[in-house]
Amino acid sequence: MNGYSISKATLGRLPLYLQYLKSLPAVNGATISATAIARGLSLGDVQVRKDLAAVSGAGKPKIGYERTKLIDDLERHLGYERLTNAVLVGAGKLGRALLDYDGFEEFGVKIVAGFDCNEQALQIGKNTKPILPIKDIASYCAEYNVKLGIITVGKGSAQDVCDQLVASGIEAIWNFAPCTLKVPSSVLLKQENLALSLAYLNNQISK
Amino acid sequence: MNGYSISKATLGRLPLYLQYLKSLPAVNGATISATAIARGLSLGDVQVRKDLAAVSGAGKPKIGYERTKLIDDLERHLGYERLTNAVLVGAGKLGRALLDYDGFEEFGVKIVAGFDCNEQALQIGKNTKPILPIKDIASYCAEYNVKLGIITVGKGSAQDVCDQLVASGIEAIWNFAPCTLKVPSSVLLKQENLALSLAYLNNQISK
DNA sequence: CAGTAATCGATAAGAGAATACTGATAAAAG
DNA sequence: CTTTTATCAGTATTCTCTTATCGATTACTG
Repeated sequence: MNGYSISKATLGRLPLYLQYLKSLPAVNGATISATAIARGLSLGDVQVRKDLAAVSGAGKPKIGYERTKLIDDLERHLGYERLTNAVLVGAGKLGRALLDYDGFEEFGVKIVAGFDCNEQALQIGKNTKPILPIKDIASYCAEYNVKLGIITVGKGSAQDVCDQLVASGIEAIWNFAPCTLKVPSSVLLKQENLALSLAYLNNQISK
Repeated sequence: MNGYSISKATLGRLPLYLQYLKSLPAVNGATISATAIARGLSLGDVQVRKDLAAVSGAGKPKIGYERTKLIDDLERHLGYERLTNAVLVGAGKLGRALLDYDGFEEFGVKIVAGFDCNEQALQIGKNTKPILPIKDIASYCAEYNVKLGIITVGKGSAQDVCDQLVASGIEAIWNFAPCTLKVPSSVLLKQENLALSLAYLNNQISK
């Protein structure tokens, strides 16, 4: 229960606050209240206040929080100012879409290169990010200090790719392949299942 | 506490079980225990058992569950056998990647068409899914009984697109744009923020 | 300068989910 | 046929997250 422990649920909302604060026009003044944020994001005001207290803790009654300070605190706490290098394996359609998506950089993650075993995919994309042969991945990761690996290959080769990433010294893996991967406990794994989100929606509407 | 109420957390895991059961080779026999499933998915055995009890409830000691029956129960309960039609708005890189991804259909959702306002994008993709001008969306949704809309446009036009989808009679929206949308309470909204997942990972590894 | 309104922080209460525990059941082994 | 082992089901406990409540603080208003 030290100052570093932030609940997962709260952590998940922090980027939301950051995004919302950044999207506000400067016209709205230099300060903003938790109540206003809650209205903007359709959350409870108490929850917003609690979340913000975990990272910042300086709010004045009747005034609210200083916007620039709040943004700073959020960014610092999320570690967004250090850029983490990431690689992506699997230059299929989804893989290339993520490669070309610039939105990650504002969250502190930079995808520096893509890898693929298919020779046809080995080309320099128009967005300056190279797609390299998978065999070079270990040396590349070592050279560029890559901490994070993204897997967008089919489920057949996902575990194989995963093992290679782990061997390359990756610290965290973001897996889009619809399968469960085995990783050492020292490596952080986040499973992304897009179809699952859809399935949830589908189930809700057909009730 | 009737048969219809399943917790959101459980519901989110059901597709995992389904996927795992389907991926098992037939060699493993016709039955499987909750303990085995738990091992395969790195979950607690008790949790698996509890989840399965919510949809099936027939398990024998020492034996486990009958695999085919379990798959049937899962599929029926998730409503996967009815195919829901979906449209996607925003034929950018991510949009096209999702359009071309076939994996959704096994979860009961079929993306039947993409829409975009950009004339250059109006073409028939190689995967037989048409990309149409956005102005036709209302009539298209009515004709094909579309229940679900996917938004992959930039945040600038997301709300506008959302309103059009709602006006077209959509029941649920899956939004990839990094912004909060306003929808009537009758419409189900699921926000997908890919950058958020990355941010979470990044925060964890830099601790 | 006093009163009012808005907001904050903290503690407490509530709900929901994960986990642990206990007893029961069925197959397998001796 | 009895004992052992693996598994299931149900209850209870614990944990986490959310929501509610209360007093305190600060700006605004008359």
